[in-house]
Amino acid sequence: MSGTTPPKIASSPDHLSFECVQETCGFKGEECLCRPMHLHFEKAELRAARTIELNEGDQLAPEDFPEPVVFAVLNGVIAVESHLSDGRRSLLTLRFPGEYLDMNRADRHASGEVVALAPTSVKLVPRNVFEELLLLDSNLRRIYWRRATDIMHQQFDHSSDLGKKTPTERMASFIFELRNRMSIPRFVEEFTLPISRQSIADYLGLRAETVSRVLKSLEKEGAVKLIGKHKIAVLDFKGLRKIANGARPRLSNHR
Amino acid sequence: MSGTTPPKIASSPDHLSFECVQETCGFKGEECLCRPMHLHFEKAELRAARTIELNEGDQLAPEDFPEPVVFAVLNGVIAVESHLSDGRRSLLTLRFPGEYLDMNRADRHASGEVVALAPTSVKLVPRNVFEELLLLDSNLRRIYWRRATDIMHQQFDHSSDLGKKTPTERMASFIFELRNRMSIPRFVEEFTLPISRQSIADYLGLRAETVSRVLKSLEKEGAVKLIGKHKIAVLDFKGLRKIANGARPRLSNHR
DNA sequence: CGTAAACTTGACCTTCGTCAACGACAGTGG
DNA sequence: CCACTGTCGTTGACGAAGGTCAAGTTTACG
Repeated sequence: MSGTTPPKIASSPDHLSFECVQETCGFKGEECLCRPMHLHFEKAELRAARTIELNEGDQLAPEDFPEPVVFAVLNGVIAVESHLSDGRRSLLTLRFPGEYLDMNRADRHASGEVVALAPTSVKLVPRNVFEELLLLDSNLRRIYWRRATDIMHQQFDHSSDLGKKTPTERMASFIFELRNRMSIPRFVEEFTLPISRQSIADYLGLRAETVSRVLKSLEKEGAVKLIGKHKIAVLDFKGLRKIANGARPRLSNHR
Repeated sequence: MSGTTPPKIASSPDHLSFECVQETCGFKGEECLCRPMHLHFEKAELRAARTIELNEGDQLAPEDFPEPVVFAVLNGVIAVESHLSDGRRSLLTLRFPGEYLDMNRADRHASGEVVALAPTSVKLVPRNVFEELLLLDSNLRRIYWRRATDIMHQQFDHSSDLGKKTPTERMASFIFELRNRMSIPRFVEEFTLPISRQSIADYLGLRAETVSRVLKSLEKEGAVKLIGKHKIAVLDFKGLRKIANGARPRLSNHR
């Protein structure tokens, strides 16, 4: 691990706990990858899967692992982070509990490092085990394909956010993305913003100051309510959805 | 097809031509997906694969096909296009010859339509055939995995472009992306810009006017040379690479 | 309670989007 | 062959929006 504090191995090699942590990994019912994986626990290779605990800012560099691994997020948030040569930071993609991240590239030249944006536990599954399981279990495979295309479409949506949306629209989209991916039920208004303003900014292609201002402007027009610094409640779903879809209210409308 | 002109079916059902068109599909050697696919031509299902010809602007809507298909680009360019509610257009991802695009989502709610950005031929491979072949052939599978992660990393890079790069930097990145994906050899300076200024703009999150100005500014500082409207030559690779990686020259530096 | 880090607020200024006009070029029809 | 037309690309002038910088305020945590 090339992070500041080396993350500690939490579970021993033969301690298997790939099933959902705390009853849910973030997926609903049959969409959970953990359940079908669970059926394969007897496989010796899966015993190599380890859980590591990360603090905010800890990095996971692929080179740090003897064999290629797939990261499965149990709780917390990880991101792929990249820096331009003058230091500008971007968060290219996020992964929430129940999601996996495969950073292994043939040419070993990845487009960024993996970093924890909050206290996080990550399961490391050797990549060849992952692939083998996919070959053996058609149900697992079906679920995997679905997840993979979903992730791709998420990236598409994110590109749309970054390419053509105003800061306010990006924030509105992000709120829905968060709620979906953290499985917040529709009738629950209030939820936790799991990452810092700076991280939100780096993910949305904005500055932290702009995130601040945009949140305030959304609050002023009654779409959301900020509760402390890390909680937010959606008051007007329809309105916020309209904004997210491009109903063009720019920041200055509400300064 | 929901495009203006309905694309015409070019090859008859039992005419099989999934091998590389004109000796190469854009991949080099073993990276080509077509070669291993070729071994499976006897499979009855593959005979269902059809080639269609598209004009610039033609659309391919998933609903138009009786069964889910994967698009394989033989030549030309296709893109996933999305529109915000007020009409702003984005191109979320591009596919060049030799690349494939899988737009099939479980929930059938895709993030955009597929559209041709130039005269294009596309092979339609039924998705279940595609998956079956992957199960049968480990070599094909290896190559497919590699391509899939490459595409993902391409999306990451693109997010980095959109999120934190200046217009000049985006254009520089785009030039390298084009050259890589169209397999232009390093020593070849001149190549064709296969899509319109407007499409470049919509892909890079800019306006067509800005694309124009940026290209001119890159020409002024000697990084590239514009030859007619649809050709460009890279004169200073190192310099252009530096710009693409974030050496921050903004547009106004060279107005 | 005290300190550092995270977040907010305000004032300013650069950049690129906007709008409008113009130029280049291809296709069309007489 | 040329005038006509429409599309695409270029150029210029201008201003809104968000980045930038600096100073405050709040929060988290020991």
